Amino acid sequence: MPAIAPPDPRYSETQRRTIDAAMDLFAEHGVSGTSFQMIADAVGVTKAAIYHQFKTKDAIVLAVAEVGLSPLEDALAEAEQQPTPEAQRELLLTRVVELAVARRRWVNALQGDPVMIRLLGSHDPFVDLMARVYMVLMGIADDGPTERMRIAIISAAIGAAIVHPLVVDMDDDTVRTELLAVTRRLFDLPD
Amino acid sequence: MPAIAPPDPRYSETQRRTIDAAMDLFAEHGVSGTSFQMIADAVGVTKAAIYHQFKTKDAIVLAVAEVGLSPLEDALAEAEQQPTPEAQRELLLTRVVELAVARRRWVNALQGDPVMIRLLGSHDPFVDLMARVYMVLMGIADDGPTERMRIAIISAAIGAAIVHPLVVDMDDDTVRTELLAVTRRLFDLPD
DNA sequence: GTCTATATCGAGATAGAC
DNA sequence: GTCTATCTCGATATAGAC
Repeated sequence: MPAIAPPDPRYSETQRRTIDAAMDLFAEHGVSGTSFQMIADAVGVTKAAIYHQFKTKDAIVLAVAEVGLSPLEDALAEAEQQPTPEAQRELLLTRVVELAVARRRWVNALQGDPVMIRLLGSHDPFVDLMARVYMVLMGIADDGPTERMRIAIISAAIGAAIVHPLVVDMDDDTVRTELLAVTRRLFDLPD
Repeated sequence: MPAIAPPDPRYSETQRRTIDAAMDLFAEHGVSGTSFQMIADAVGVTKAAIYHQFKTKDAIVLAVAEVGLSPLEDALAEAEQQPTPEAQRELLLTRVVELAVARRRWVNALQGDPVMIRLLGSHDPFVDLMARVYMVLMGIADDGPTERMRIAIISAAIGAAIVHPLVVDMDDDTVRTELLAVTRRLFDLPD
């Protein structure tokens, strides 16, 4: 096992620089509010150089979504290997909270932006991924409105609370601890 | 007291048509993703006609925010008249949930869009309004991280959960009931 | 992989007639 | 209050040289 995580083989090093810059800009201005020029400026090259890496702006959005969601994929795979539904749910919840807090600024762009939502909703791999996430979070529970609302609130709360004005100036440790405590409580998990 | 709510005197009837159309479009495409032309088409007039009502696009965004937040202002004023902090909090929570669910599609645009967030954060009346809302929701509780996170989660959850994929096809009554139950529970209020 | 240069389109915005 | 016509700029995108 390598000491550091291997780079995502789906994209080259130069592409990753573009993706990282785009992620920052999407988080700050939204997808529609971010132009090719802004991305090129942030990377420090011209628009044409970016177009050499990605044929369209949609391709960049897709790449940002893929790279942004890949830690979630890993966490889900790890969780699904747990023996019981309870253990699966518990591990996934912990990982998701950790990931979300560590990458607060980006999570917002990924789950809140209308362009991103449309893309994620029309791209099967993303739909399947989220379906699996919700399945694990639901666990053995029934599929009634109460349980569905509970999952929705927990998912939404994690994504939206971490960028809330009341929370932006809190350090990651505190946010992670408090968020985990509240979500565990919503799941009726022991403290 | 009139049988129907009086129209907001801040804007004319034609302006209200524009604001309503813009609200729909902002909710669907985001502020940056909505052009003047799209608004004009939705209203059924030309761009120039819209420019006669609002000097800039920012003015429309501001108007949408003002009209969108005015029910919240009313609810807050009503809540602040309650005798005890507990009663204030309880009434505001109930009203906010009702409002949010009734206007689900728009709440998302108001609280999630980067342009809107920037506007709301730089416009004193909005900052003051939200400060008052948080003050009532905090109630007599301390200002520690646990309580701040709790308010952030509840606020975020209300805004984000109502548009969550798991919830979009649920009827308003169910969403309101379940959301109220969960948020009341987070506040340690009796069922 | 990056550049300059250019094409094309739609954006926000204004002028002036009706 | 709405229209047609127009301006200017920045957006996505492409061609072809280095």
